[in-house]
Amino acid sequence: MMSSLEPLDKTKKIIGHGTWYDKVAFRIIERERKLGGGLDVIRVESGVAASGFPHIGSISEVARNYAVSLAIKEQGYKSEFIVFSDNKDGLRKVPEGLPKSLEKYLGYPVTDIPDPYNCHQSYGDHMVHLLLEALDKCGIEYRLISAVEAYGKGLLNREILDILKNAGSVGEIICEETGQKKYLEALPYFPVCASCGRIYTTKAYEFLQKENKVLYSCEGMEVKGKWLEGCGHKGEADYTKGEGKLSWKAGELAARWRALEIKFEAYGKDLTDSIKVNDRISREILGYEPPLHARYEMFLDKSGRKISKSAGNVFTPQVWLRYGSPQSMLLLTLKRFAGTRSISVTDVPRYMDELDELEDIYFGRVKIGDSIEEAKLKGLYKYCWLMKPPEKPSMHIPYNVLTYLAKVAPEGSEIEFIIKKLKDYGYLKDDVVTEDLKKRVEYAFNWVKDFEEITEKEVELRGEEANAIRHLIQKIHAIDEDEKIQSAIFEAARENNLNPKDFFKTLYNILLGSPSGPRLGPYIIAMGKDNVIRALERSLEKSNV
RNA sequence: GGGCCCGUAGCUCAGCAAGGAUAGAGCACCGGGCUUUUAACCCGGGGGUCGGGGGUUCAAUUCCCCCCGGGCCCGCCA
Repeated sequence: MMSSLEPLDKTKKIIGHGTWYDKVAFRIIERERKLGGGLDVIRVESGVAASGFPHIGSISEVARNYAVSLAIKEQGYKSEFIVFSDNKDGLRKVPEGLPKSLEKYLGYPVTDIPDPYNCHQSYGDHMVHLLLEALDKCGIEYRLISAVEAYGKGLLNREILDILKNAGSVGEIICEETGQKKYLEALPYFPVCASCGRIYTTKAYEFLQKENKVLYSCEGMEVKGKWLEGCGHKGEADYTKGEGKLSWKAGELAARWRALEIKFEAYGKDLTDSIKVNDRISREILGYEPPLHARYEMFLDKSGRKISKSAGNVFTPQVWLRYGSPQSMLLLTLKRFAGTRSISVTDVPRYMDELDELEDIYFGRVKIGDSIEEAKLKGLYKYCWLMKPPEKPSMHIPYNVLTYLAKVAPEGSEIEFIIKKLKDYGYLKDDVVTEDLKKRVEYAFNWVKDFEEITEKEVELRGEEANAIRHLIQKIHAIDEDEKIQSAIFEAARENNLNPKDFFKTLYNILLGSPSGPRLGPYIIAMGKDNVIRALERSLEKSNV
């Protein structure tokens, strides 16, 4: 899990709110105290990619780092949370779901590529804003720094200088840590080619310190197994003007850490090598003690079901927020830090319900025996609300109840039907529809629409069943009261020697495509008698009995 | 080649990071209740060598080591 952290003292004192985040914050503060570093503002950073669709793992990284920043504040220190957008990176692969025509932009900085959706300034902007939109919905507060801006304004100038001056040592560190020999000859800097505009096709070979310049030639590079041919241009890039960027692995992270005085950054295990290298560069080249880290495992896609019809949608925050609340998504990301978890959109209901359980614990409706455990769960709840928990508990309705109701709600009077049922079930006392309830119903409808829409099922009818249905149709024509229709179903069954239970099952299958459903009498009225009769007649025709 | 994660009820998992009492939940299953049967809800029930083996300890699902099984990440891409 976290190799860099030694066990804390063994006392049973609860730190902060008892969560993992509180403990990390505690360690950061202790560490800074020992290092004699400035404790006035403790900065936490998250880097976010701009070259593809942000997925659930992207927001997870940000949320976890942010939680640590919050935890620092909870312990009485100032903390600033920085989101660093890697929008000067080049495009290395056209993401699934985007037009192949984008291939002509491979190797270009993502901010120099037009937005395929035409709604943002660039491809990179589009991707970053998808993530920022999700962060905003969750209420995560951050200071955004874009790479393009940072390089343009010279924010990293001193660090770039130090790294280029010591390029040889940087190359050796990389070779020692990863076996990668590339930077033993190339400078750890990618100039943007002044001729073709690409960033990944250039090779920087000489540093002219006095002129702040890096000489390069656009000779091409292998990217994701494909050779990107360079344009052959030879030029010079002024690093103080943002005419290129540091190589990510070869010191850009370290440069950011020192320039921004970052004290903590959690990262996914795919970046293990890069962090190792950058830690050394930070310490050995830049003379800056690198931030404390925590490594987390990745989320895996179960991807059993179609998530969305719209192309290119992997499991994104937007998808989650269609079916679940921001807090439920934060619960997913904050609940556990370690351990690979395979998740899919089908987990949303579970997290929605779990959040309700946590809320019960937080408000003392449910008692937990162990005080440490209780503190931890209450703490987790607070972090899910980013330390701004509601004053009163919300209405708790199991997710599957709502999706069930949404599924069978008769067209045209959905809300009325759901409200009435919730009252019957005892969840609702009056007709007041709170904002929270409205959202929950909306999630449920989205869920049903995408995954469980009712489809009339073809049901193979036996002779008696067909007769019973014919009888029932006649009866329904003549009756308008729900309870009488309910009785009529029993009569129709018995008159044809059918077990009512089985007959109900058959009817549910015909009308809803599932073997069970709401009390039929009232439901038939709600659906509209004529609709039901037509559905029953269709089933007779298809069965040919 | 290097590193990491997981293995707990039929299924999906929680608990393990600061070791502590008969190891939990949901779903599924069985029985009962809600006097016309569904859904929902309530009550009760069965079900486990906590992957295996060793070690530390008064005490291990929890900590350490080894093994087996499943999976992931990295390998001159950032």
